Amino acid sequence: MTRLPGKTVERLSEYRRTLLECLIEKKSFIFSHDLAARLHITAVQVRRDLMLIGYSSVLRKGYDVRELIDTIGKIIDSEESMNVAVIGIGNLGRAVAGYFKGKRSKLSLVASFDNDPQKVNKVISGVKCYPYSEIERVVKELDIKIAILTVPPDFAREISEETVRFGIKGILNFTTIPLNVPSGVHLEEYDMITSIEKVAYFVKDNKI
Amino acid sequence: MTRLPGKTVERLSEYRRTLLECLIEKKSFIFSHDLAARLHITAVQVRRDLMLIGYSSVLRKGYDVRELIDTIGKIIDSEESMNVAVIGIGNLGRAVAGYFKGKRSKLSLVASFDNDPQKVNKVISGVKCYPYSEIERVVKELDIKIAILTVPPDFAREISEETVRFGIKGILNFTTIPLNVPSGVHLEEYDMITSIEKVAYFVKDNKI
DNA sequence: TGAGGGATGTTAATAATTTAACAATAAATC
DNA sequence: GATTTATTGTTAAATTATTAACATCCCTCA
Repeated sequence: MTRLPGKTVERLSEYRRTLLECLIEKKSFIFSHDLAARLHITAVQVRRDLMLIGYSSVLRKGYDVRELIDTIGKIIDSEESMNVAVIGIGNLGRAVAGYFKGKRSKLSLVASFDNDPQKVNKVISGVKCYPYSEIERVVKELDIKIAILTVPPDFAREISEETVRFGIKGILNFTTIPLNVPSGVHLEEYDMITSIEKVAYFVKDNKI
Repeated sequence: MTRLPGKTVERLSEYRRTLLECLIEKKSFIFSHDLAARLHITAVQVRRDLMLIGYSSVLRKGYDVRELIDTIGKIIDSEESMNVAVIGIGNLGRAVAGYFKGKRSKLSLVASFDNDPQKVNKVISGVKCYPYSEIERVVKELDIKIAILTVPPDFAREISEETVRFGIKGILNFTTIPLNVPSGVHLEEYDMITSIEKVAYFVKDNKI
């Protein structure tokens, strides 16, 4: 499978979650326009994305929900479970950790890190919290591949460099500090403040 | 000023924050390539964005940091302060609220909402928490224009419709439920799970 | 059995975004 | 003072992403 556009990967993730809801509704087949409507995108978009992953519908019945879930899984999931750590277990860190709780998927949250003595060596949001000094040992021993960075801005750069040195292959950076990582490591950044200011821009003077 | 591309607006927000750091460093002028490097983008990108907002450098000295901060402010900020509410004051809501604390900007967090009796009518992360039943009154009385949605998924649709009915003009949706809003209301959505799964996709088989 | 319809897969067109190219400018250097 | 150098603003090109167009399929119903 050739490398998919990032935007398509994002939508595949959303398709899968929508399809899982369909399963709950006992819906076995779904048309492109129905799936599209649930996500507020166009049916063409859906069909084009599914074309890219080579999935075909059952004619006149739409897409087989269960089969499509599996197909998307084969594309975006790793074979084996991939281990994730949340670094910085403040409000945002706990929120992120919460998303993993009770979900069984190919992504397992296996550790968190923080230096707050109130948190260290306790189980928080379902996962043990280690001090930053143990990042090297824990990342290596637990074979952690992805780090979600929710630390205060001042630590962001240092911690990201460390984790990369210890074998992390993907970082999701929620701090306001832009990071850079060596090639071979995937970096995804999200900045809430930017999003908020963007909304404000479009609201002001009703630029819509 | 004609409507700017969304991506440019996002970067303007980032430029401004980077420039504020420059001020702290007592840096009065900055070259496009320096600003670009700090954000890990290209100098052309910076120059093009600034062209769009019609800001010119002082020749051979680069951009006047303070002046550019003001210029960006004039573009992306509203004249008067704009009021914001966080709806759902769980971990994520508190994290978002935290970003506003102590910052003086044209965006003011003036209320939060939640139904948890432990939270209602208390001040949390610097802002009073009201029960959902008071959304109408509070949104109108405090003239709240932007809602940041951090409620559990089941409430998302209902609450978003309410807030719009009561006068909200912009929504930043952090729930996993895709919303739709009438035209005239700006919607910005961010889905953490999608980001995490995207990182995992690019990490697996090292698709980088 | 064949015409009509509804949905798909795919190619082509359009739109949005980023990157490149380069002339213009003035400070620095000789 | 001429020449080199560094940086900008802007137009043009390339890339990426979305939307439209349409032939195709086969089910339905006459």
